[in-house]
Amino acid sequence: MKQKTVKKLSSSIEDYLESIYVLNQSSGTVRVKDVSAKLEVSMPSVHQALHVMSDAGLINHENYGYVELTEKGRKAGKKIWRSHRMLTKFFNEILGVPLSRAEEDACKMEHDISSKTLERLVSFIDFVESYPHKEGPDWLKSFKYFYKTGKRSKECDERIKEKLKK
Amino acid sequence: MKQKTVKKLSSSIEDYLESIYVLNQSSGTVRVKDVSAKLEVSMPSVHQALHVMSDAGLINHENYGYVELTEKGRKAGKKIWRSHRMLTKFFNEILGVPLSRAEEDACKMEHDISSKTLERLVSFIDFVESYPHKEGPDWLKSFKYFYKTGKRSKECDERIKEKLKK
DNA sequence: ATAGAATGTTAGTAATAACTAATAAAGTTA
DNA sequence: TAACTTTATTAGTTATTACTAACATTCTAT
Repeated sequence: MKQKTVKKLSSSIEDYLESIYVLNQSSGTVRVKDVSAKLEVSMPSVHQALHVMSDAGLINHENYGYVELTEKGRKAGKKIWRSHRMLTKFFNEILGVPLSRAEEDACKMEHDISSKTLERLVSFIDFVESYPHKEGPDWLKSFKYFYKTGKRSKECDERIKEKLKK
Repeated sequence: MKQKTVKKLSSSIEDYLESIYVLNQSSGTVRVKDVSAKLEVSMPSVHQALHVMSDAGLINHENYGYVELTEKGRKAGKKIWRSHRMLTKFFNEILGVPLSRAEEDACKMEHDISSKTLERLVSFIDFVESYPHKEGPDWLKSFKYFYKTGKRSKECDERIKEKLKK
């Protein structure tokens, strides 16, 4: 019975896979130096990782050729990339963290968030976005005020009072 | 000029430090086997890590004695523990992730979240908790409904309609 | 077509962080 | 206190993942 399908990928292998996936989406073909440049690691490091990924059935790669994702590799890469995007979105658009910082954090945390937690987060983002104004619901604005000042906004307090009346 | 103060700690060293901090808070004294049991690693692994932490000025440890945190170590441990608690709280109480899963995720992600992002998250949690009912604001209940059904609750839709009228 | 540049691979090294097996010290109890 | 148990340390191994230096291949432009 083949077990390799189940084996968990290391963070660094996930990083390589994600990069290959993203590069493949944007430019079609992927070469060692592209991955090297994207992840800011040496080409030998990429080469070594390609070997591991190849053994795991995530990519196909012949010496001096392009890096090609297998179906399995594409799915895995896509999943990691989704975690990355969703975490970034949450940090940036909801918490108000500057984009570059949001990306940095997401880039590390994407490897550790479980599927269940990610789906909850995605649902939360959907919930916020399902409001008709693109600025999001009132409470999100209230939160941003709260963050800046440490106090609840007047609107926020009014909503609380109304709630208490009922 | 001493640089060692600035040097970033690895995830595993952070884990050891956090465990020592927590064990110290709960039972006062900390021994190698306690850390070993808590992190489920061998005692030699703990021993090795203690050496690294000792060199970094985070703990004091003499052979066969207790592990003692330095002031620097205590501060660092406390900070990681705070990240852990806040992430757990967010996942569990706001997103509704079951506690054990929330803990697991937090335990890995705690090492990667930046201070800035953490402070935003803490502020967000404070914001939610600053509502007078401990179930949190209406929108949080709406979110939980949304998560279960994929639809906005009636209350939620009403709030949106009211907003649009204005 | 070939020289030189760009890209890729191989080989060997280093740091981190886990492990087991063997040994040593400390503690407990008959 | 001597035997035994528990706890701790040392030594040596392994896997991962990065690196540099040296070499090989492929591409490009004259």
